[in-house]
Amino acid sequence: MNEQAENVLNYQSNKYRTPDGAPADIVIFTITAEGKESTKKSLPVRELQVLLIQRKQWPFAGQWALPGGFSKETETIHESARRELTEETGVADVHIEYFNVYSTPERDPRGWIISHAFLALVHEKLLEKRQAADDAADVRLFPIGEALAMDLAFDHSLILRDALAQIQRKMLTTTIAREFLPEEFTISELYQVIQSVVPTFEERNFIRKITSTQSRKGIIEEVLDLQGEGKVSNRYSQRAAQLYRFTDYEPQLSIYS
Amino acid sequence: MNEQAENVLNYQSNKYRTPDGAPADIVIFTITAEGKESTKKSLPVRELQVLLIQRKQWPFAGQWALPGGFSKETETIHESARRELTEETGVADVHIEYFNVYSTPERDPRGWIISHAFLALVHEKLLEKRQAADDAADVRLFPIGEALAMDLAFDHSLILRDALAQIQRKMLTTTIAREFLPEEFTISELYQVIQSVVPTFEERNFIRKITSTQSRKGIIEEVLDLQGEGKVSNRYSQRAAQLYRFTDYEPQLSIYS
DNA sequence: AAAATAGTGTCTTTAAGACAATATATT
DNA sequence: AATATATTGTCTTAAAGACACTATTTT
Repeated sequence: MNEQAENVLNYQSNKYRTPDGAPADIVIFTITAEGKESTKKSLPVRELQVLLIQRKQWPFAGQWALPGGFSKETETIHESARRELTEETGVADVHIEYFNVYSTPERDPRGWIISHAFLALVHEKLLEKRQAADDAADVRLFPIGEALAMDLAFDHSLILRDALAQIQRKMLTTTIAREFLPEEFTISELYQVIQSVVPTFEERNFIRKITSTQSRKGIIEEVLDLQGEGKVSNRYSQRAAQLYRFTDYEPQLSIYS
Repeated sequence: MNEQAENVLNYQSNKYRTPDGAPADIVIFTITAEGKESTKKSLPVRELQVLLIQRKQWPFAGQWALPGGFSKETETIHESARRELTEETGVADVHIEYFNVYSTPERDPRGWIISHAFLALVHEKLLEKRQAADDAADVRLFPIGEALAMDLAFDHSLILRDALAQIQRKMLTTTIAREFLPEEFTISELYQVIQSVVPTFEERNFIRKITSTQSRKGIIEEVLDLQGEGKVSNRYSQRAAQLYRFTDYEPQLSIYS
């Protein structure tokens, strides 16, 4: 027996109780956009939605819950979360980030189970196929307000509240809005995305601020066409609007400067 | 046997491998202040320090590591972290926050061990007694630069780098500077604390900005004496400086407004 | 007086904030 | 022409940024 194996055995012989599992649970957000009427060109109604699944087994059979699953000893928790996300939605290469751990002793009747919560931002289009394919009624998007009012399995209502606070904070302090937008978008679209996540957000001179303030210049840039003229879109509007794209610049915020 | 016990047994019979432990590791930061010479009044040199312990046992015996320990099934990870902090430093009621999970399969030779990393901010004064009491050379404060250059046990060098990035971000976006300052402090002290955590921070008109800009007004306020006059201190300076204290106000940052 | 730290005056440029007005396309 | 969305003009006030200058106390 080599030294390490011996050490491990010595160590394990006087071991305490160990956890019964370390799952990753994922709050999958998307923003749906629906035109008011198909005949008129007008701004769509955007709404923040969250994906929930209906449990089939004990515990909490029949109740809605966040998607998730136990991590394996051969992967990191982060890899586990990505795997679950792909299994559940069929999408990969989307924004996913870890945000908190939940370990209250009585949170899971199956035992001592420490849950690691992630949030994922998925573009509506990527979920469309999936939604159509298995419309089995046990996986559904819920408007965030509705989901918050539901009695979810485990401590998932708490996790959902925390996830919403996190995405709201990040929506205002980082450029994650890009995850919900096409590559090229109008200022109105950006404004709507922000508002659908942070309903209290209001900025009268929004277009001014984001396009003509030196300190913010650089977050987004105008898209030009082949002639070097501003490229515009009239998908939602009568008067065509200038298209923008996000740059690589991430502003650094500070309360002291 | 009741229904739940039966369910748990059914569930456990076809269980996968479970983790061998879910410890909390704590990056304990403090800022030391030393006067240049004891004879002259002058601004002290402030330096960000981190507390490390020297391991006595396998694995990584003899190497320096972050303090920490396994969590129990009767407590949350957060409670476990607080318990460890008190055991290690003798202090309670300080700022401690969770910031990340570390779960790379080979990170711990003892098995499948998922570590939860916290960072704590402790005022120098609270650590003084402790440092004097057990100066056993197996618990020490290291300047952050020195600690970063060391080869720490496990993946603790990575955890330390992440903790530093987190505390630097928070130093500029929240009022955690208060954790390193006395209740009443001068503008210079605040400036020094910020600079000791974020060395690149520089703001020529710092006093102007923080005291006479409407949008930042409210973060700190002048301390008044019994006569309603500004209370001043000359502990570090020739000319006495106005004392300030933090208010309850936490500014909300946004890249869009 | 020299040194060391604290704080103010002043000026220029930029940004915030409010809202009226104009522009461009659709119905 | 009415409507709907996009964008600019204009004005006032606040803040940023630079840097020389003054103030207070110790040595």
